[in-house]
Amino acid sequence: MIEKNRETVPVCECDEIHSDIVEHRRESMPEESELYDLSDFFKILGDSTRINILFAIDGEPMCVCDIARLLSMTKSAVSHQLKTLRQADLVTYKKVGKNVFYSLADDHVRDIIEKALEHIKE
Amino acid sequence: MIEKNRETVPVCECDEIHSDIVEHRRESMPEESELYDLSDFFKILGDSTRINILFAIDGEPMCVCDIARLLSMTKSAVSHQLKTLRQADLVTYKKVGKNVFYSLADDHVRDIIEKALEHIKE
DNA sequence: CAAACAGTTGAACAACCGTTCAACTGTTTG
DNA sequence: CAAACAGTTGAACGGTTGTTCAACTGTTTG
Repeated sequence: MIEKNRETVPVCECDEIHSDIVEHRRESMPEESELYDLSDFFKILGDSTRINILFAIDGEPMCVCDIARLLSMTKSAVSHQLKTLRQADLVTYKKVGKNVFYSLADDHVRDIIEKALEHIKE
Repeated sequence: MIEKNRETVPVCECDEIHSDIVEHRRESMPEESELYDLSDFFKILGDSTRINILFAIDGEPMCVCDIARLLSMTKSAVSHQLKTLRQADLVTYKKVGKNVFYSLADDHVRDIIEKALEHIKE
């Protein structure tokens, strides 16, 4: 999920032809940590199982067992992905007896997914 | 980039406890192909190099050599990622002599990235 | 035309990641 | 309390993917 080897810095072997543009751009680039947070966030959404889960629990909370049944997956696989979504604060959960009901953490994610859907449909 | 083994359908071994909810949810789920397109789209953005490139060429077009220098990478690595971005229609390019200048394909992507940035900053 | 340079490409390698499997925790219920 | 069941977890396997390397194309220029 999270990229490693972020410290490796290979060197471009080519001549710098537009050094003014490069330096100007370098100043207006976002913080490195911000870029990693951003790509880490998209990485979470970049898996069809997790997107599927997010749609499943959108609106109505669902327990792990039902999600697994809905998506034709094992409880284990679903639980692993829910852990990832939990750690990214994209879902919350509530324990009710033997069951654990998951729901979307907030509306922010729904907005982003909706915008992306618009983009795809062009 | 694109997930394979999409035909494998493992079976949930647990008892279905809320079959009414599951069936109701199943009807309101998006098309399978739509979900794959969506996760494929996010997968493209889920890499720090590619996000970096998109920020680099945002506003002002840049040639491969300058991008490589800006991001401290080899031309080859950058070119490979630009190919991915090109295939996803996220960037366009214009050849000028020996150089190839890349720019963002449209404003849609910028919007999505901006919304995601808001979400991360909470 | 030959040298130089920007960029692309395919193969190969290593790292990453999602699923499976088996074992486990914790709650409910007979 | 023991059986049954929902859910979690860690290890392991296999597929995926980003970077490197070397070879290549195509354009410019002396």
